[in-house]
Amino acid sequence: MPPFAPLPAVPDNDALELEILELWDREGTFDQLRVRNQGGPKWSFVDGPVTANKKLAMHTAWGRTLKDVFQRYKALRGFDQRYQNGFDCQGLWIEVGVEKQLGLNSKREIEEYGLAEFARKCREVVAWSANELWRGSKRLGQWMDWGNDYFTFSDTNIEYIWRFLKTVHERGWLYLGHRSTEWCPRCGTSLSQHELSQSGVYQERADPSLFVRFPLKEYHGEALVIWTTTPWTLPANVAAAVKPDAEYGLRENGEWVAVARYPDETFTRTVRGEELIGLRYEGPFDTLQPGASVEHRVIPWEDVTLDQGTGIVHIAPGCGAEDFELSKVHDLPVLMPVDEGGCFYDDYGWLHRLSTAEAADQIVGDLKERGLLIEAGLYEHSYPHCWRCDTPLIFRIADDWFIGVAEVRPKLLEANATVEWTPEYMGKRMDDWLRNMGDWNISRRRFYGLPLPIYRCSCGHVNLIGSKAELAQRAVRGMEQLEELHRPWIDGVVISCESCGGAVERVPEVGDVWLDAGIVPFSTLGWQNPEWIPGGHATGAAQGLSTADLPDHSYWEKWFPADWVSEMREQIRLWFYSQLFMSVVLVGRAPFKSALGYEKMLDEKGREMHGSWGNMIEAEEAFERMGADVMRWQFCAQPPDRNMLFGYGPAHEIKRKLLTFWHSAKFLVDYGNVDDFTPRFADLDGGPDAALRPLDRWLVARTNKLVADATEALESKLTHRLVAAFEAFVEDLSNWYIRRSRRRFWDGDEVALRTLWYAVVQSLRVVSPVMPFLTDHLWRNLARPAEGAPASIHLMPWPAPGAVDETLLADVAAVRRVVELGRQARSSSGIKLRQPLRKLIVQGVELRDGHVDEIADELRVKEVVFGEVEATELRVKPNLPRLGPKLGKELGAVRAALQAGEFEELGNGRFRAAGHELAPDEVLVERHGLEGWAVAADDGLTVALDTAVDAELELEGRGFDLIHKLNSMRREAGFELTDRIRVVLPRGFDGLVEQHGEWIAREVLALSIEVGNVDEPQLERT
RNA sequence: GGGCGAUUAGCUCAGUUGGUUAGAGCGCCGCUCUGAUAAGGCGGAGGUCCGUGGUUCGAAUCCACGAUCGCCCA
Repeated sequence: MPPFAPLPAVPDNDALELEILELWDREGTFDQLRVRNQGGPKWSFVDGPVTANKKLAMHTAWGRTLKDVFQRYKALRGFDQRYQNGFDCQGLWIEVGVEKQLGLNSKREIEEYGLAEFARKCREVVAWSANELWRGSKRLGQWMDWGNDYFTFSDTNIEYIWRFLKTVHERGWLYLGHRSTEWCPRCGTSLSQHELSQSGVYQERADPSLFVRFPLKEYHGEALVIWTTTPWTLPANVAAAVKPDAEYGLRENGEWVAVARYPDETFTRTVRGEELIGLRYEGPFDTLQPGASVEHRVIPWEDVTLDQGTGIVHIAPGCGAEDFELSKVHDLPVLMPVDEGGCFYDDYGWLHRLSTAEAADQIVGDLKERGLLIEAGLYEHSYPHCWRCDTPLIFRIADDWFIGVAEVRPKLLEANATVEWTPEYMGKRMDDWLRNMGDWNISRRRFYGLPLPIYRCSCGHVNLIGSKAELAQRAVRGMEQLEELHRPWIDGVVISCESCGGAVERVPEVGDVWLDAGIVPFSTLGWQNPEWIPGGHATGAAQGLSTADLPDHSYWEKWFPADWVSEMREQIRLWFYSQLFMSVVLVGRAPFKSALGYEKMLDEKGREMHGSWGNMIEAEEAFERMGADVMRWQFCAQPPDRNMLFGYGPAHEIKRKLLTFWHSAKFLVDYGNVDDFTPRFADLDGGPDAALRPLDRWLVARTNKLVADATEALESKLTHRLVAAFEAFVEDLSNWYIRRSRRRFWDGDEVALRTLWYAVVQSLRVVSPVMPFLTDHLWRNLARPAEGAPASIHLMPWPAPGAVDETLLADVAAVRRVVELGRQARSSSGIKLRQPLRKLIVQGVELRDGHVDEIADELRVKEVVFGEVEATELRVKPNLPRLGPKLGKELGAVRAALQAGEFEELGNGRFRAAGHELAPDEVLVERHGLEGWAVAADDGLTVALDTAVDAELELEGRGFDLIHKLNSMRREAGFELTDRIRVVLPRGFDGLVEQHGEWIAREVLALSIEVGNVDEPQLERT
C-alpha cells in the first residue's frame, strides 16, 4: 500500500472543499481547536455586524476572509478566542427591502399595512438573511461560533443603547435640534451626516437651471436676477442675498447682476452690493398665500459666490442649510413648502400635493407665463441621493434629536491616538473625521428600528428610560402588550413624567442604526451585568435566532477592549466611529487596540460592481467556478491600501500559480509512493536530521525563511506579504530545488524526499489560514502517514522559527545568477543544451565547492572554474555611488572616457581615465567578445563558456540526444516511470553504445541495449 | 473651496537613504528545453517614469508650480 493517495493533475477545488467541509463537520475540527486553546492567552476580536438583508456579497466575503485569516493564525498560535458573529437587524436598510418586497411605497402605506405586521416581516427578512449568511460564510471556510451570534435587534442590545442614551442625557448632551437637514422624501426621514458620507450618495445628475427675475418694488422696471437649480424652492423664497463688497451692474433692460459674472457686458449703472441691501422686491410666488405674506428684501451675505449664477442668491430658509442659518441672522420668516413625503402643503394653492419634481415643470411654466423666466436649461452637477433608495434628497427643516459632540471630541481624538491603524493613513482619516464631524443626529422618523427611549412631557421635561426594568417601573399602562422593544408595541407604553407626574408617550422616532452596531463591545461582552445570563441575547426579536449568553462584567473586563477589528474603509465614520464614540462616553477609552481598514472592491477591469451592469459576481457561483481557496487567495493578495480588482481573470492566474505548488506536492506523492517513503513527524521540528546535501540545507533554510516571512507578514496584519512570500517560495521550490534534484528522486534518495516533504508541509502550514481547504486536503494526504500527526493541519501549532542560514541563501542566489548568465551565454553560442561543453569560467563571485556541481550540471559543462576571464574587450563602468561623492563635477569626464574606452589598465584591477586613478572598488568591469568563448556579463559578474566541441564531447552529445529520444518514445508508448525496457538500435549506433551503453541504459531504465537490423530505434517493455 | 493620496510598458503593479542601460507578473512575437508542471529557459517588440521649472556631478526618486484621477471634508 503506497503511503500517499495519488493526486490528479489538476485539483478540483470545489469538490475538494466540500469534502473538507464535511470532514471538519464530522470530526468537529473547529471544536477541537477551541478546546485546545481554552485557557490559552486571549485574543479579542469583535465582529462588526453585517446587515442581515441579503445573501453573502463578494465584498463581505473579502472582509470575512480577512477576519478568518487572522483568527486562524491566532488560533494556530494557541490564542483563546470568542468567534462571535454579529448581524445588523433593524433600521432603514431592512425596512426598505421589506417595503420593496411588499410593494409599499410610502410611510403612509406602511402604516396602513400595519406596524406589527411590518415588524414581523422585517424579522423574517433578518432570519432568512442570517441563514444565507451562515451558509455562505461556512462555505467560504470561515470559522465562527455559528448559532451564538448577536443580533442587534435583541432587547438586550436595545437596552444597552438606552442606557448609553440615558448617560448622554445625564451629561446634558442630548438635545432636540431644529434645523435644516438633508431629507429623503421617499423614506420620509432626515439623514445623518455619516449617511451622507457613504459612497454612492453623490451622483451626477441634471437639474433645471433657471435664471429668474425678481422685480424691485421701489424701482419700477428694474429687477434682480437670480439663478437656481431647485425650482421647487422658489415658492419658499423670502430674500435675495448679495455680496456687500462686490460690484453689481444694471443692464439696459433693467436687470441687476454681478459685474464679475458678466465682464463683457456694458451696464447703465454700477453699484456696490451693500447699496442694494434692504431693497424690497416682488417674490416669485406672491400669487400663492405663503409667499404673499412675506416681505421680500435684499440681504448681505459674504459667502455669495461669483463663480456661478448671477451673484444674487435666492434664499429659501425652509429649503437649505445656509439659507436657514441666514434666517436666524436676519430674522427672516421660514417657509416650509413640502411635507415629509416631499409634497407641497395645501396652502400652496395649485402646487398642493405635487412632489418637488412634479412641481418643477409647473413652476417653470408659470414663471414663463408671467414673464419672470429669463432662461431655462439643464445643469449637470453632483447631487446627494438617499443611500438606500437612491431618491434625490431635498432640504427640510426638521426637529431631530442630536448628541452634542463638542465635549467628547477631544477625548475621541485622544482615544484614537491609542489605536494602531493598518494602513496608517486610516487613523489619520479617523482624526480628520473626528475633528470635522458635527453633532450626531440620532433620530429617524421610521418604524423598525431602535425605539428612542425619549419621553418628552408637555411640561417641558425630557424623560430618558435606561432599561426595560426602569420602563416597567415607570409605566402607567401598556406593559402587558409589550412583546418586544419595537414599534408598535413600545409606543403603547405610557410612563409618568418624573417632573410633573403626568402621563407621557414616547417620541415616535427610532434611532440611527450606527447606535445599534456601536454598542456591541458592551452589549455582547456583558458590561456591568451583575450575573451571567444563559441565552441572555436571545431576547426580543432575537428569540429563536440565537442562543448567545449575556456574560457578566468580569467577562467584559477580560475581553474589552478588542485586540483587533477589521472593516472596509467607509466604516471609519460609521461603525469604527460609533463604537469609538459610545466607548469613550461610557468608559473613556477606545474599544479596540488595533484596526485594519481596506479599500473598495471593483470588478477586474476597475469598474464599480453593479447588479445592473452585469459585473457582479455571486458568491455561490464563485465557489463553484474558482473555489473558496482561490477567492480567499485573491482577497489576501490584495494590499489593503488599494482597490481590489476582483474577478475570474485574476482567479485564473492564481489557479495557475497554485498549480505549480500542486505539482510540487504531486511530485512528492508520486516519487514517495515509488519508494514507499514514510514521512517522519519529527522532521517538522527544524528539518530532517540526516546527512543533508548543500542543496537540501538550502531548501531547509529557504523554508525557514518562508516561515519567518509569513510570521512577520501576519504580525503586521498584511496578508499580501504572506501571499507574496509564498509565491516566491513556490518558485524557488519548484524551479530550483525540485528541478535540480530530480535525479535524486528517480534514484529514491530518502534524504531528498524528507527534505522536500519538510518544505512542502511547512509551507502548507503557513498558508493554511489563507487556504484552509487545499492545505488541509494536502495535509491529510501528505502528513498523516507520519506517526503523531494530528488529523487536521488546523490542529497543528504555528511552525516554530527555524534557523535561516543567510550565507547559504546568498550563495544559492549567486549560483542562480551564474546559471542565468550561463544560460544566456549558451543561448548566444547557439549550442544546444544537450551538447556538453568543456568549461565555464566565472569571474566576480567566489563560491564554496558544494555549489559548483550544480552549476556544471545545470549548464552541462565538465568543469567550472573561478578565475579571470581573458577578454579581447574590456568594458569598465564607474561605480557611481562611490565615485560620485569623490569626483563631483569631474565624474562626467571620467564617465565619458570610460564609455569611449579611453582608459588605461594599471593592473591589480586599477584603471586610469580622464586623469583620475580608479581603485578596484570604484569601477565595475565586464569582459566581452573572446574568440571561441561565449561570454555574458551583468553587474560586475562575468561568465565565459568554452564553445569548443571535440570528438569526445560530440559523442557524449549524441548520447544525450539518444536518451532524450528513447525517453520520449517511452512516454509516447505510455510506459510507467518504473517500467524496465529492452532497446534495439539501428546500425551506426555501434560506437555510441560501445562507449556509453551503460550510462544510456541507466538513463532510460533499459535492461539491455543492442544494435540490430532495424531502421529506427525499437523498445519494448520487459 | 480645503485636506489627503495617486499618476512608471497594452493591463496590474515594484522601484530602498537620489546612483550604472527603469524592472516584475500577465498578454504578444521568435527560439529553446522538458521522465512534476497547464510549466521552465533565452531573446524581442512595447516607456515623454503626467507636464513645466528648480536643486544636484547625477532626479522616476527631492523642491515649486500646473494638469488629470481617486478619496475625505465643506
